[in-house]
Amino acid sequence: MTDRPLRADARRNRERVLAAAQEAFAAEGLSVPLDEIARRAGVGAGTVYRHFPTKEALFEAAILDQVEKITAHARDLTTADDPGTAFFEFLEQLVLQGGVKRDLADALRANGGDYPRTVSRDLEAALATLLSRAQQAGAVRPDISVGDLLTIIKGIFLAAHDAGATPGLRERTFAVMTDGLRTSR
Amino acid sequence: MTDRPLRADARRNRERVLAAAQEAFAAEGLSVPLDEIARRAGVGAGTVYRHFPTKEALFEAAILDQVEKITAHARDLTTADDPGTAFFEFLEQLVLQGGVKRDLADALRANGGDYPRTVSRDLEAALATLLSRAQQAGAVRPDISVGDLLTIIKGIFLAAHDAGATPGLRERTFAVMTDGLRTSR
Amino acid sequence: MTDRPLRADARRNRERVLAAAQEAFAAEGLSVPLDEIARRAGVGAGTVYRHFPTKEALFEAAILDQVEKITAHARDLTTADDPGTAFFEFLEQLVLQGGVKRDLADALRANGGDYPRTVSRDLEAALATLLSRAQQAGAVRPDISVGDLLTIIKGIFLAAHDAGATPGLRERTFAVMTDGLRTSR
Amino acid sequence: MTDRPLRADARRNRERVLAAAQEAFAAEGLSVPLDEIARRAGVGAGTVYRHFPTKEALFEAAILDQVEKITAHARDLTTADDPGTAFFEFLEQLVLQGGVKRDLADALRANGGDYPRTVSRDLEAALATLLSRAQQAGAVRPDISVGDLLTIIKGIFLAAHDAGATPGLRERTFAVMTDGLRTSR
DNA sequence: GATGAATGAGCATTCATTCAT
DNA sequence: AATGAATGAATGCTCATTCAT
Repeated sequence: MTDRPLRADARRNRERVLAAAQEAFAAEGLSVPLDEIARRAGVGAGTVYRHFPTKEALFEAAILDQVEKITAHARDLTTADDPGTAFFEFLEQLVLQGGVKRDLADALRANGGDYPRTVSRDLEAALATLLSRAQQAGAVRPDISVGDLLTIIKGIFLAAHDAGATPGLRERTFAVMTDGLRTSR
Repeated sequence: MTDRPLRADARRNRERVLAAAQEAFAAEGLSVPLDEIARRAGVGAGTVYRHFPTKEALFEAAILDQVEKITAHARDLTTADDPGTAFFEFLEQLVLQGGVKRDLADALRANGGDYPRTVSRDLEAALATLLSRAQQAGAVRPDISVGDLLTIIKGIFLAAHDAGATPGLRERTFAVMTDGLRTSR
Repeated sequence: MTDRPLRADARRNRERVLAAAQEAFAAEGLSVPLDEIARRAGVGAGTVYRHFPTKEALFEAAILDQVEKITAHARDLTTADDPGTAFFEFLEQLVLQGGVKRDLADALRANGGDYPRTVSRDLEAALATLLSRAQQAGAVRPDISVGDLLTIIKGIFLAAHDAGATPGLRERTFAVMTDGLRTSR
Repeated sequence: MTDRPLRADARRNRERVLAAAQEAFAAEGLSVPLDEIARRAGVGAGTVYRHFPTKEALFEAAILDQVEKITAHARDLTTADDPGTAFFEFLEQLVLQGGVKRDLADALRANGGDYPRTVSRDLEAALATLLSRAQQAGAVRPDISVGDLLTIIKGIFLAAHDAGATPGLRERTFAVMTDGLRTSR
């Protein structure tokens, strides 16, 4: 009667693959060989492909969690009383949250042309709202687009990843960015 | 038997390789195949390896020139009358100069490994002077280190390259950065 | 515990697999992945293997039906009044019947290996009768054996499949074959 | 002064690869793994790719020799006095020449849609001339196109390959084909 | 010294077959 | 018995590096 007879195993494996992928992608970005991920997950390469049709798909799935949380947060702040505060709070959350996310950097690459544009659509939309409200409220310089903003964030991720564990670096980098984004007086 | 000026030949080859490498790396970053560089230089792959033990070594060498010029420029500005102006002028030169320098981005990377940390020593020193003078003059926020600054520049390069030919993006990004670097009023 | 008519279920499954295999093989030949057949049949790959030890075995089984029908037809015509007409009518039926039978082509292949030589024994026998009667009646050239004939039919199938949907091609090819088979005058 | 210093080696290898490819393709058609060819040639896979950019290219090259000879022969016969004899002589040469050519069969596949259409262009042209002259001379049935003819030849190759070494089979098959092609009286 | 040919490990992806549930 | 998940060997192709000439 229980209607998940052996799915349990598959789900376990799927999650192991996903976990391995998240870890690997977070640490090294898209360049991790898929076989490596399979090995870390303790499964054959074929198993990875059973769950994810493509390396790209695996990557998107590995990112999805993070992006969804971030997006949800952005949406919440969309209706905040103080658009300026909301905007900067969001950025702080995004940029300073977890560890160094090489994968997020790769995810945001999209613009250039090829990769996981899919994933970030909603996030981009929410961020656009956040940004324009903050601009209308006079809290953020008006000459900046969402694209610009994403590029800047991307840059911070990439650079911060490369810079490794330098203490306080992300915070200071973030401070420069936010100050640069405020309406110049 | 013939006693030709071999050294001259060798030097010429080295320079052709270097030039080809610079061009190729600037356009596409580290990912250019070495064979491609050899072909563009009109030499065999073996010749590249005679002069540079490794693709990495070639890359560092290809960057060196640029970095040296930039460094020289930084040193010149070190004694300028207006430290604030000098500082920002330098940044503008660095960030907005030629096309998208994918190689510089790649060059400023790599601390996880071991890469061009070597290369940029002198540049870093000159930039340190430029920065601290500008800070002492009250033109630049005091909570920023040279490392922070390099990270930020790196980020702009990487992100801008990925963003491709988006018009005005580098300029706006640059504006955010500079405004963020100024002493907050 | 439940004592369901398992055999019936199994038989149903076997037939669904077979039907799916026939359809798939007819359309694309041996190259269809077994998983695809399982999916079309609505069963798991394991089930396919329970009924057929090997992809090859499944293929032979999938062909068997058709071959048996063809064989039956051949046997019927064996006693026809006009052996010449019977022979050519049979060929027409065989070659021009349904769509392009990629599977029949693949079936008639494979002697290099070991394949359906098995399958076609009876067909070959019936066809032999048909042929020799037609030859004795003076309607078909006498220098041709059943093996030759099968090879020629095989060739038409293979070539026609590769040629795709070229209109009229099978008909013209067939015409050449039949004219070539008639007693030369 | 001799201006082929080490080309000798390369040429030798290229030829070994080509020879291995010809043998392998002739025996098994396009399906032979490229690595297998490399192994038979005693070289690494990379070496094969140095000489031929693609498996397809290697295949075309392996066929080229044969096709060129055949084409040359066809062209010669284009101006023969007796178009009918010329046509059938050509077919005989083509179909009965060497051993079983699985590769030629694959080469003629083109129609279906994807493969080495390139190679056979000239052959097709020459054959077209041969055919239409023979048709105008009343030696060959008028309802047949070059495409039909190529399909038929293709079929004979494929079928003959599958039929293996059956003695006289190709000859009899060929006889049926030629008789079927003659103007019916 | 230079050449460019050869190597071979590496990569993403597919698929027949096996096996735990 | 059935399921469908897992396996792992293949496959076409790329590229840093080595080496015979």
